[in-house]
Amino acid sequence: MFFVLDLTDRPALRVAVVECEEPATARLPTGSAHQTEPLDDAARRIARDEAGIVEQYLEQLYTFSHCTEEQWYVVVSSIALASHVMAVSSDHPRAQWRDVREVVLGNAIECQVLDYALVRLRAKLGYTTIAFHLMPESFTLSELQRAYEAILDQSLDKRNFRRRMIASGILEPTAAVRRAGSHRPAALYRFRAADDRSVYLTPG
Amino acid sequence: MFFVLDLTDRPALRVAVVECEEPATARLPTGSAHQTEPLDDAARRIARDEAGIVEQYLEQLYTFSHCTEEQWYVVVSSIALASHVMAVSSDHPRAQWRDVREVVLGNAIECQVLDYALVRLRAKLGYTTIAFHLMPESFTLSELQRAYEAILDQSLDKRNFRRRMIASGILEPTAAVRRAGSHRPAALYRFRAADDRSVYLTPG
DNA sequence: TCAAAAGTGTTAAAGCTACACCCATGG
DNA sequence: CCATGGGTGTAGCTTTAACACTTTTGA
Repeated sequence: MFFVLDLTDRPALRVAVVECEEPATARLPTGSAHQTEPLDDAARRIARDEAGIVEQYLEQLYTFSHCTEEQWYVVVSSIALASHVMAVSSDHPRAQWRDVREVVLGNAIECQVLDYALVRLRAKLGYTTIAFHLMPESFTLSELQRAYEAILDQSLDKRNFRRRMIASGILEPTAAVRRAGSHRPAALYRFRAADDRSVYLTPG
Repeated sequence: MFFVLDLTDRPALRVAVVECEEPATARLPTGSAHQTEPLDDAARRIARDEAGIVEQYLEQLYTFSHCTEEQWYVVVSSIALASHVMAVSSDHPRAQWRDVREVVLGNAIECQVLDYALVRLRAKLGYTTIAFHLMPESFTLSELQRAYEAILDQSLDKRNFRRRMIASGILEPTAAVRRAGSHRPAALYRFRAADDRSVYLTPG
């Protein structure tokens, strides 16, 4: 089991779901690992085939066991993160993007996975650089702030946010600016990938 | 896969290992889940049978996949925590307790599991109440501080430590004191279990 | 010239770190 | 009476939270 988060310009945290016909509920995209395939390769492959995202950030979430009449499964859940532009640039055969605040999942384990993923993602915003994996190559500080606000579902103080980001030293100023409407252009920044601290509290 | 941490009076963080005969290395206790058995039931059962600990704190750690010639495995690792007194009170048929700073594991994945478990346990000391699962029913503040110091492998300031613990509100004073030698008796505290925040960042 | 988003400092409160002495007891 | 571990307060520093106005641009 596995699912995906994404961030658009009118910012909302979106999750890739497969719509079910009858009850108006959704399921998370899933797939099976092949024999001999490492689990994270499987997760990457499923992310690509089900949701059309490539080169994304991937993090294992939790492992459940689950029993039906016929069989006993081990279900390994992961988070994948991608920026909007990367996700929509490729085909995504089955999955559709839904605002995470509106999606209704039909299955109890999947609800748990989604809730837990949000808890973890929100927590990691505070002490890692994980948010950058939701951003495009370059971005303005306002865009970054809107990303944080969409994930946390709360608004942040502009001055404090900018001060913290600059102070953290993970932003690299770009020469370029973005002109977007009849107002002052915004400075563009890049993520200093060498300083990535997303993987704190992950083995390897 | 699965392993155990424990805290003795001459405080050291100890881990249950199975000694190997020939190369002087150790392995973590392991076992297989039965078909239809939930994963955390399996972990609890293995903790009991291999290391002799019961009623312990259990937390899932990470899931690996692993390939031998014959077969492809999914390996789910967990942490179990127990206080010294609980662990030694029952029989522990196979496993032996080794200081975590001295143990040498023969297997690469197991080294990863141990390292990651330490990272996670140390991190969780800071923002959860997880340490209490390593303590006996009642304990003095000095004992609790020695537990923290053994886990973090660094010494802490006595006054600051006591202030933080008291301020956090998770300690309940006991009427009793502990007399232990020719010095002032120490106040005994109990863990206010209703305020347990160990499970932050765990689903369920 | 107006609307719209970018950008910029200060102050007060809380929390953290470092640090040294007196207290109660048993032998 | 002495050795041992238990118990206590403060001052400086850092971090965080709250708060409003000026700048630059395109239409």
